[in-house]
Amino acid sequence: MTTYYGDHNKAFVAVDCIVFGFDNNKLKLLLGKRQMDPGRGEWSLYGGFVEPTESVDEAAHRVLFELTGLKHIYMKQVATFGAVDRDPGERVISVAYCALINVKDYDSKLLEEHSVEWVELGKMPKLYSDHNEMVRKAVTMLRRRISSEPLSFNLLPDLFTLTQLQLVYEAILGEEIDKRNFRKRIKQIDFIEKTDLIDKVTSKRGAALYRFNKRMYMEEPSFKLK
Amino acid sequence: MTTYYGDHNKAFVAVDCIVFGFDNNKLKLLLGKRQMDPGRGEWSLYGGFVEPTESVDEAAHRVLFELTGLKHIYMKQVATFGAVDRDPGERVISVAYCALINVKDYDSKLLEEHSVEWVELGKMPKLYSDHNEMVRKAVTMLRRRISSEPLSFNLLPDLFTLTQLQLVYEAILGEEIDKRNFRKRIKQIDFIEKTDLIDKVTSKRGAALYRFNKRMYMEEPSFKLK
DNA sequence: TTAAAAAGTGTCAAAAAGACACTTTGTTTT
DNA sequence: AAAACAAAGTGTCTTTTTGACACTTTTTAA
Repeated sequence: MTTYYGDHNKAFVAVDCIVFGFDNNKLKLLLGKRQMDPGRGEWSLYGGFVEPTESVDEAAHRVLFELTGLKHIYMKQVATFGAVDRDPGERVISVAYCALINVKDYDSKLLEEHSVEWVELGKMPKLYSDHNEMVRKAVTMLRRRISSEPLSFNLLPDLFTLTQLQLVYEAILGEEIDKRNFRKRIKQIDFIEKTDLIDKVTSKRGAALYRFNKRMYMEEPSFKLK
Repeated sequence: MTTYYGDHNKAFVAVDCIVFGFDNNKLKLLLGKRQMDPGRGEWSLYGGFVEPTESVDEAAHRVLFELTGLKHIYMKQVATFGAVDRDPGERVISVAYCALINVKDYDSKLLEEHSVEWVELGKMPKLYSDHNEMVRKAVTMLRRRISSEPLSFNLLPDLFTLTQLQLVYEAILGEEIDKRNFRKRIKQIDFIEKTDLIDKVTSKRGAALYRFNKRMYMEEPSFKLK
C-alpha cells in the first residue's frame, strides 16, 4: 500500500452531464429525478462517480453512454464544482461536462429507463445541489464558443437545412438573426456543403439540405461565423 | 458515519496554480522544483491538496497565498486533470487554476522560501506529470479571454503606461500590435483613465500613466479590444 | 550640440457587419 | 381550378470596424 499523500484526505469525485439537444426549434436538456439518497426525487443532471480504472473524461463518456447509448459524442469539460457542502451526503467534488447530441439519435426507450426527459432550457426547474449553476456555466460556454467552433452540427442530423442551422444559433444565442445575413455568411464557409438533396418534410416548398464536411474542416480548422 | 456513496472510491483532489507575471516585457510563470516524492526534483507547478474544510476554489486561493502572500488575486479555473496514472504515486485528480499577479507585488523572499522562480513562458522546461498541458491550456484560455475581459490590468501595477499595456497584449497574444491602432482603441474605453502623472522611469521623455477604473468597469462591464 | 530613445499622433482604404423586402415554389383550402 | 398560405431563397447599400502606414515631440545622455 502506497502512502505518499497519507496526510491528506480523499473525496468522492463525480461527473455530471449537461446533455443538450435541439428539438422543435428549442434548446433542451436531459433532466431526471434523482434516484438515490440524499436528494431522492429532486430534479437533477445525470451523473456518476469516477471509478479507479478510468480517467475523469472517460467517466463522463461512460456515464453519457449509459444514459444515451451513444459513443463519440461531442463532450467538453465545463468546470469543477467543489463547495464543501455541495452534496448533502458526503464530500463530493463534481466535474461538469457539456454534451451536444442529435435528439433523433436518441433512443426514447432510454428516456424511461433512466427516467430522464427533455426539458426546455427556458423552463428548467430548480435542480439538485449546484446543478443549476452547472447548466448556467455550460450555456455561457456554448454561447462563447458557438461562433468560433463548429459546435452547432452536433445538435443536428447529418443533413440539415439552413433554416434549421439558423434556429440552432438563435436558440443558443437567445436572439434573432437576419436570414439573409446569416446565409450570406454560411455561403463563405467551405466546409458547409450544399447537397443535391431536398428536404420536403419541414417545408412545403422543399429546402436544400446541407452537410458539415468534417474532413475539410480538419484540414483547415478555422471557423468564424460573424 | 455516513455511507451514502460507500460503493465508490475516493481520490485525492489537488489544485495546481499556474501563476503568470509580466516582467521585462515577457510573460513568465512561477515554477519550482518538486519537494516531495514522487517526482522529487522535477520542475513543477506549485500545488496542494484540497482539505475537508475548504472548497476547491478556496484551496486554490490558500495555496496561492502560501506561495505569494497575496490575497484577492485574479484566479480562474482552467480545467481538471484526471488521467488514471497522471500521478505516479496514487490516484490524484487535480484542478488547475490560472492566476495573474503583478510581479512587483511579489515578495522575492518567498521565491527562495518555496524554491520557485520566474520562468519565461517561452523557455519552459519539461514539467512534472501533465503540468505542461495545464500551462498550455491556461495560455489558450488567456488568449481567448484577453480581448473580451479586463485581465491585462492584473499583470500590471495600478498605474501603467500604454506601452506597458500594449506589451502585455503582445506577450499574451504572441504577435505584434500596431501602436497607433492600439492606442486608438484604448482611447475609446472609458474605464482606462489617463492620469496627470508621468512615468519617468521607463522612458526619457516620460509617458502618461493610466489606471484601470474598476468601479466604472463594474457599472457597465463590457470590454472589447478589437 | 548632437545623437539616441521612446512617446505620441491621424488618415485613408478595405473588409465586415447590419439593415432591409420581395419573389419563388409547392401545398392546402375553398 | 383558383386562391390563399407557408416557408425558401435572394442583393444592395450604409455604417462600422479593422488594418496599413511615418513622422514629430520631448527629454536625457554622450
